[in-house]
Amino acid sequence: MNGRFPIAIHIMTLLSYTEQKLSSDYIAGSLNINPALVRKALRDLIAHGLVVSKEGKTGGYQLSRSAEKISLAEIYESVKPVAILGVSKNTPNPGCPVGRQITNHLNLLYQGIDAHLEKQLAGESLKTFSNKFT
Amino acid sequence: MNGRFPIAIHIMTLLSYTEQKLSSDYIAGSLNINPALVRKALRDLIAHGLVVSKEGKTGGYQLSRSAEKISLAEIYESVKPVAILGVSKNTPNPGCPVGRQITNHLNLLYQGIDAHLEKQLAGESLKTFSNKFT
DNA sequence: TGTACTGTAATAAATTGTATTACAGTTTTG
DNA sequence: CAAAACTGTAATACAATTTATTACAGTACA
Repeated sequence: MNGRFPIAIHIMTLLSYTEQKLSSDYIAGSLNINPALVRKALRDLIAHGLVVSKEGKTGGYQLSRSAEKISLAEIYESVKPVAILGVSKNTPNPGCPVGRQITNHLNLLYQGIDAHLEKQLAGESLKTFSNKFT
Repeated sequence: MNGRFPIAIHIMTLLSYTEQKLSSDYIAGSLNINPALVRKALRDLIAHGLVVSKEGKTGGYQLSRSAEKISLAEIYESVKPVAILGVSKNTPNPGCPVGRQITNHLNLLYQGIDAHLEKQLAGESLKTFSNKFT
């Protein structure tokens, strides 16, 4: 799996500490990655309504609402992979009963896993998460 | 994420249908991948005690116990990734309070997610899963 | 001894993820 | 109005990972 979730939650944690706008440059400094990557990551969070941005001088990024009202489930939703436990890229043999149905049954299993996971993550707010930092 | 779990569960489903040994060649035919990859995938399942193999002519693979007694959690365990929701490969800025602690807090979060997931998967046996196939 | 397997490694090919650079567009400020 | 400091986005390059292929040694059976 890739680093989209870790990066998203890192960004959100940073934003949760201030009312002020943070620049992609500043955020990139904490993550230690390229600012362009930060802006790309922020696109997902903006698209899901968790972050708002402002262009121009004095521009930057900030939470769209208070950290108490943002759950980890929403952050997860913003970067959710297509298949929680992965996809194989082979196309199973349709002449085999298992091969023919496995994709469908896997998808159903994944839906169940995802539902559980989201319920769990919905129970923790960004505020609660960031409060763990000293 | 990669295709290890889908492949593992596909293999296990196939094995659950018969008491007989299946060859990597046969299994590869259902998955539509290379037999050597199947054998590699089987290594994980063997290492975790879910499958036994026999070498030589008349060799092959079969479940180590009945499908009722194998849970999806055990299959997941066999191919479990290091981090359920991914790792970012940057090393966050240790001079930043968030950067310094984020890895630790993420790991704790992941442990909680993993524990929930395993509990959920423990509730479904391979038998139950494969019974869904017609 | 030949046949049909597993076990494993080495290597290649393909795919994906990450990094970098560049620049157009936006807003503020002097 | 022009410079400054940003965002937004694309193009491209680089790195890492995943998947595929091939080969062959080892094992068991007939």
